[in-house]
Amino acid sequence: AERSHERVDYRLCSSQDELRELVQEIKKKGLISFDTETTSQDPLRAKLVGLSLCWEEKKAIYVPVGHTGPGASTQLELKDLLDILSAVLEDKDIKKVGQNIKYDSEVLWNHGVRIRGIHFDTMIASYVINPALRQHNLEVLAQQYLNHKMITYREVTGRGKGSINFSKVAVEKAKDYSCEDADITLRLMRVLEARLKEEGNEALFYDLEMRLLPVLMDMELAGIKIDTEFFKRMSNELNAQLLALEEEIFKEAGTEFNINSPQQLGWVLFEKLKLPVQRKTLKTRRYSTDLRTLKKLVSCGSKVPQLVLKYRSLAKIRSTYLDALVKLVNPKTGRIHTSFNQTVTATGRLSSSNPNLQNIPIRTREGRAIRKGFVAEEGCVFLSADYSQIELRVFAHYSGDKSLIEAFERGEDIHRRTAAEIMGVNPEDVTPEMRRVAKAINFGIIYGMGPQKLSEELGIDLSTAKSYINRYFERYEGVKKYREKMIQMARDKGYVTTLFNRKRHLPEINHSKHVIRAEAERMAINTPIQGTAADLIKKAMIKIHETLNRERLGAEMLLQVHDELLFEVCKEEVEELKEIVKREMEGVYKLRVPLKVDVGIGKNWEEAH
DNA sequence: ATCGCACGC
DNA sequence: GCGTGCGAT
Repeated sequence: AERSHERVDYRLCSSQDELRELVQEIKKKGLISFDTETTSQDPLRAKLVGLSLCWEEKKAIYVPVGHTGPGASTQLELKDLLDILSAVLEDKDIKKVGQNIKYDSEVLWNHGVRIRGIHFDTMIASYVINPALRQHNLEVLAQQYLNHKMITYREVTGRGKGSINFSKVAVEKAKDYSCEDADITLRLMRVLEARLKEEGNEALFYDLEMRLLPVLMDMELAGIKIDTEFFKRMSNELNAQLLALEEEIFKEAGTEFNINSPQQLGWVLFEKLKLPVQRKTLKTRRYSTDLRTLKKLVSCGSKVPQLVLKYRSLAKIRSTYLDALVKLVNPKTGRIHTSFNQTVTATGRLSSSNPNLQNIPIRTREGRAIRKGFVAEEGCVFLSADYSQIELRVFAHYSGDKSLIEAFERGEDIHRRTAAEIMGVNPEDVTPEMRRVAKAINFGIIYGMGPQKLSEELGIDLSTAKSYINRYFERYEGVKKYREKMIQMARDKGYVTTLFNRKRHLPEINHSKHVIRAEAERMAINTPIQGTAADLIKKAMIKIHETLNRERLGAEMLLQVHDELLFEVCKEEVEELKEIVKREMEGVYKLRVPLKVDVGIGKNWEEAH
């Protein structure tokens, strides 16, 4: 669309009296959208530059307070802005609308303002309506829902090297930009609330996602303490090991090269050392050097593959988890504050970034040691609570499979039972290897995996994988029905849903190309399971957060890792917290199988898990 | 900016 | 199946 020339009333506010008058008008309205302009993307480091408010469509006001460029001479003082507007911002009866309002609320929290009455986040509404959309930013939403072309952030600040901080943007320009943001947000709300109703997603939006938002905000603000010295020590130790490994690899390879470069490593392994080529990479058709490839090469005579595997795992730990985490300690709080993103995944899960605290290693000894560096405050401990096999339980619920349900009701070891069923032995006679295979199959079923993937995953031949899957379908008759039912639903309606009616559209379910169609089918199988598990833990988080506030407990929820919640709690409150968390998580929703939660307690994350 | 790789659930 | 981040190119 053309940039519209519609008449709008966007004004600058530079006097306290004007602002006070506005507060009176807003109080009569009972609903506003607002937007903050700041110095940083990181809400905990951001300083307020200005704030825009919109109380009716096409009418907005911008209050500059932190500009240093043109027009900065007539600004209000930050303190005056906050003093006057607190009456509105902290009033729970005045509904707040925003685009990614968690960000603005955290910025204001850091400036001493406690936002109350958070009502509608347009970004989250867009996500609930269509989680597959890659971006839910205002520009995209304005274009899609209002056919309106906005002034972009880049147009105001410039891009790349020449870009300027928002505090240097001319006040007049900032006004046009910021007022439009607040105005469009309010207009979008009207459109999106209607869409939510049409889609039958009001409960998911208001009762789940919008109520989760303040929980996530508290978690992000709380942060988590790390033992910086521990991380630095471990990094130095790894450095020494890596140097030694590097030397050994060069000696064995007979040449020096960059081990971190897959390209150079491929050349050394397959051209210099003439090791047998396993496979090529997907896009660039180079030699693959990933974990699976290197594992196969271990028995080929050269020591290099084994050494590179070791090198890779240690280098990963150092770069991603030790050095990076230390850099992200907030100087003011001394803690690490992740962002929990509520509008990223296609299935309804959260994601975590800056840093990602949902992929801290656990499987190997060296990796797991990193968790010892996440520590509770003096006098406190961590309490970790994780759902046992939540996705398999959700799957048992959905499929209604008698055998699976029975296994969970009896509290059996599900992978052992699966092994016994598909390999035709007594449960007592299941070997660890048989259990490992069964576990992979159980996961494979959840992912909608076919025999090809399963054979690769387990390193067995295709026919064996096929026979396992067939046996599985014979033994668990609900499983096959479930798969067919979800694929059929996707074909009929164009989408699949979770227990709480979260939708995922799968337009490619009828695609003429088999590979693409098959991928959509796997999504149809996996999404209701993964998404329902996500819905359940989100609901539990809301309930726990409420209970902790109601009971005036000091315990704090710090992290969510898909099926696990991590809390920090003073020693006196541990037992009470444990009861609450277990009760709320296990009782969050009545499925056809019981939900089970395991709780661990310790001074650090490794101990608690 | 994109790719390959590796970490989590 | 679903993510994020690092280092190389």
